Amino acid sequence: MKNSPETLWLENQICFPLYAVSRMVTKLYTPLLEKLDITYPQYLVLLVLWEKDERSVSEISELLHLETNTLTPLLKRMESKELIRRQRSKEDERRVEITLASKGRALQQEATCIPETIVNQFQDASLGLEEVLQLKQTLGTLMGVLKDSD
Amino acid sequence: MKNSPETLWLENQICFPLYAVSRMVTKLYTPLLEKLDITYPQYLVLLVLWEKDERSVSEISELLHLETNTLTPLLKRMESKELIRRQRSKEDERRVEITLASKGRALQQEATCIPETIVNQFQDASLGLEEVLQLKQTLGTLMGVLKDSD
DNA sequence: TACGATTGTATCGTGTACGATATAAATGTC
DNA sequence: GACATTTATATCGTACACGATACAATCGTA
Repeated sequence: MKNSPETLWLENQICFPLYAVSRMVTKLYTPLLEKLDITYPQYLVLLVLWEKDERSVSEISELLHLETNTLTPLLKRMESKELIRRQRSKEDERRVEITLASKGRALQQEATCIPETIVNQFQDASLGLEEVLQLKQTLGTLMGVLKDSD
Repeated sequence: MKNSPETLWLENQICFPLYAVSRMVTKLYTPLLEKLDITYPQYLVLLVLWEKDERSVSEISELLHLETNTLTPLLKRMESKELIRRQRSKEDERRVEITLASKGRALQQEATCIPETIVNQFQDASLGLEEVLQLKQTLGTLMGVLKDSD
């Protein structure tokens, strides 16, 4: 019963659908985000800034579970597109404070329809609201535990 | 009720946990796969080859939902590590057939413990077997529908 | 207050991902 | 049987993602 060959079949993997669906969902966002000229990770950065402006790099890193070596170039690209501003903190010269630039703030209005559009496409996937909530719940549990195993 | 500001809170996104957990799970595999000197996508390629040797690039592309422009360099890296062989098909010169090299075949033995190890870590996440199966089921449904929206 | 440890961000190297495009082989059609 | 179309893979450019490492600012402590 243990370590039968079937355990190595793609069909029987639990993590592969996670990996595949994640990329598929990012692709779902792409046409919507292209209109705003941003990528999905950039959209996530804007989300946390719309919720609360002025955040340090490490704060964004913690919220999105992205390393600072991923964020630094990403934020620089967003700065060059004038979506955000990056400035060293006066109190602590090590920190870089990220704030919304006018362009980044303006995008919030254009983005309000995005969550709705995505959820509708999930509904079209004949995925009930209960199932979506169950999925979110399970992923939340996983996220809570896995983030400690770093 | 519609388009309230809360719909744009990170907390209320369904796709973000999908994105974050996917990356976290890949990190779970990393220490296990490092012993075999392979990455997670390379592991997936080996999975489908262990199941059935000799597959074309487009066949692997279809199974893993990865574009050929992603696979080509990935497969070349695997070839240079002598895990697989790449050879033009005699019948159809357009196709490139991928077969396991001895090194790649040998890794199967060392990989048998991986699925078990990962599932155990899910159990430690106080995630019941039912919940895992439910998760797999939901992701499977999503995968089936989203793959058509390309 | 000197100075080693810690913290916050950045740099570097490697490996995915993917859209757009290129190219060669195979196929269909007249 | 030439020739437009399709098919299978590859190339190019851009953007993540992350381990390892660097570096400057701050903190802790003797």
